[in-house]
Amino acid sequence: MSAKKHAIRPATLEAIVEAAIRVLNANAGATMSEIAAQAGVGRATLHRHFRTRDDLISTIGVRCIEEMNAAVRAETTEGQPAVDRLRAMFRAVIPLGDRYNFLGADYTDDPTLSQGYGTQLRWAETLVEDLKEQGHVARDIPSRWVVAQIDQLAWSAWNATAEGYLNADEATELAVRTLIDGLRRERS
Amino acid sequence: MSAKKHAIRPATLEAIVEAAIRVLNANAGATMSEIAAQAGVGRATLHRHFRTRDDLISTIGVRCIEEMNAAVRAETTEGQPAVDRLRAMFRAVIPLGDRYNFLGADYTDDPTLSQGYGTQLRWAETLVEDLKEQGHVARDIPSRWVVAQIDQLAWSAWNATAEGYLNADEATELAVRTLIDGLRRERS
DNA sequence: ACCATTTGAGACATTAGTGTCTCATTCATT
DNA sequence: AATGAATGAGACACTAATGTCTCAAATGGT
Repeated sequence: MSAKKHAIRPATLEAIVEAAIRVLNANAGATMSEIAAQAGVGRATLHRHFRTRDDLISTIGVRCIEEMNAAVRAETTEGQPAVDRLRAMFRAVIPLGDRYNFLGADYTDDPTLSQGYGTQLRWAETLVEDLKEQGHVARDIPSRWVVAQIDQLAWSAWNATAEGYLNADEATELAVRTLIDGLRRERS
Repeated sequence: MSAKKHAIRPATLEAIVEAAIRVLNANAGATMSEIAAQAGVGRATLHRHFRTRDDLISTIGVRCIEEMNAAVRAETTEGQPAVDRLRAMFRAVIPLGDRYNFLGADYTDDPTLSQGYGTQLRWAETLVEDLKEQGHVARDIPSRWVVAQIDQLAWSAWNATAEGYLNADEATELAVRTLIDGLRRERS
């Protein structure tokens, strides 16, 4: 939550948030001073608009989750075949990997944030249900397992592009392929 | 490295190390006081044998990695079919999940520790090579991708048992199955 | 039961980060 | 150009953790 008395200049807000995302992804324990420095902003200004460090972190956490949900929503449509939706989701999420990475570090306590997670989780669950429905995932596999694999594949795919040994399209395809068919079968 | 002048009682050392593993897995930023308290030991004793916090962390990191490599080595043999080796590896690693979890937090700077990682990585690489050789993994898939999937499946499998929706055997089988055949095919 | 040595408890200095405040400066709007 | 508000820089108090030290008490080996 931003503070009460002072307004904030859009440019300043933007600089702070983006710097925070960048810095915290590089180092989860980064200090307010580092963030301020990276944002090209006085440390006092940080505290003017974000009372505490947790305040700042929770704000950018919410922003990242919503950003991600929006990206997925933008690339998929409800009626779409499940596999296409899966593929579109990977494509949407991969380039965001280096932004929402820091969310791994247990900030699940924030209410708005866990709500964002909830949305994400429900989306994944109906996707898995549809994948089963349409014969792409066997019925005997626990849905939680499938959801976990999707999460990790998204991370793997981002990582592979970050390390440069796959491009975004290759990573997307390989993720889908790994989930559905496994790694044994040759691909035409 | 332990200190020079003072010897340490085996029981004390054991209590400290085990407590550190336990506490740091629950909270990566845990404090020396918390660790000492959990170990049932004075904080001064901690510093007597581990000069700094990093010292302690690196010590238990090395211990965990070696423990893990040992567990894998104990369960596998060189001539074994690759899939059996893969399965045995999962079985060996799953129960250790809650011990070496904290290693995710970048402590790769320690030399002994990154050596341990190296051993692990090379082991995985020859496993992947053999999997390809024996027709369980397609040749066109980058080995780094396969290694990444194995890592993440091990973590998933541990997590599934920790959350209680799979037992160790089920998790092992599902991990192997996911990697090789994917999730589409029904299992007899 | 003795004795050497480890340990526990606490005091202490030091460091690093957080959060608050003030005041001069800079910025945007008119 | 003038004015009101946001910003930057720095001082400040406060907290929490680290690492060192000392001494009395517990411990284990002989």
